[in-house]
Amino acid sequence: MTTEPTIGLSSNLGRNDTQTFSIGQLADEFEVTHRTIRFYEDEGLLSPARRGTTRIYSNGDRGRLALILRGKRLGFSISEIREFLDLYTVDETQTQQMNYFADRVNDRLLMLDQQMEDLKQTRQELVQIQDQIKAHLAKSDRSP
Amino acid sequence: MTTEPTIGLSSNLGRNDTQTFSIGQLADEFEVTHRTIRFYEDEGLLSPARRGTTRIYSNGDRGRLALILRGKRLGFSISEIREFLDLYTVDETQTQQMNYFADRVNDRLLMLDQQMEDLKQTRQELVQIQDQIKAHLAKSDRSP
DNA sequence: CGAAAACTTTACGTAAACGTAAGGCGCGGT
DNA sequence: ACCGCGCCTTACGTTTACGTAAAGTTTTCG
Repeated sequence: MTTEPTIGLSSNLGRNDTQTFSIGQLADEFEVTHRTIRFYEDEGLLSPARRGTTRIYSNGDRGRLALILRGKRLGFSISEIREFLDLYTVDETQTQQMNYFADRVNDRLLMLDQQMEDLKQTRQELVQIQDQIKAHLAKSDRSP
Repeated sequence: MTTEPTIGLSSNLGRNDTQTFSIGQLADEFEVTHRTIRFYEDEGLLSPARRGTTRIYSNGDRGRLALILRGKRLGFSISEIREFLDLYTVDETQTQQMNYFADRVNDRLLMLDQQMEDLKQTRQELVQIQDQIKAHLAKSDRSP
């Protein structure tokens, strides 16, 4: 049982689970449009099998799509996600590429920390504004 | 001395602090291009004074630019930022509209809190990914 | 069997946020 | 007088991530 070592979610990406899906099923499940899924294929993020011209998505394809969408939620661009998927897919012993991956994640974390800072400050300012409004309303309440 | 009542940050946004800036100075300070600053003006986010055709930015303008860029870092669109700036800018002489204003600020705060939550979760996921990468790298370090 | 549903390709459209010339003006220094 | 620098406007170009027809084929259901 050569359970290939993989990173995180990729563990169920290469496996064949006999289950297949249509584009519509995946679109429904993940709440995206057909167009979106085909777009990811155009971009080389997915390459489902075909029966005639119709796309047949394997369980692995479904997993890839899940990863793509998660990448999006995490704020990565399509081309970044493409590179990540390549890292997941291409043999994972390429330490050199792994470092690149780590760097991108790190970049993203720095950005998120910056965003957190900004949010805190903005929040504080808005609360102050709110207080001033309350004060103002209270004042003009007493003297109509 | 009719110090017009203003709200929150606008107190130092409308004030004249005698200090002025050229577009290049602001571009340098905030590390954006001239084009970017002019773009914000086209979008109605800034309206600096002019000497002839040359733009003269006041201290208030500088503050607005800072707010704009923070909004961007927070992932708001230009039009959202425009609304946001309006919140800072509006003068509070119409008590009637104040309630609406308060509601808007409140909306914004709720959104910010939601965004905070999302960021925290995203951050956590990324840190986990990072840990897995580190572990992976450490392992392949010991067995070259 | 025939209509509707689900799939396909091709391809132009769009919104956001600037980038990037191209061409011109005014000013301080040499 | 001339150079370069910083500023100006106008305006077309670019990228991202799809949206949106249009028009055809294939599958499925009553």
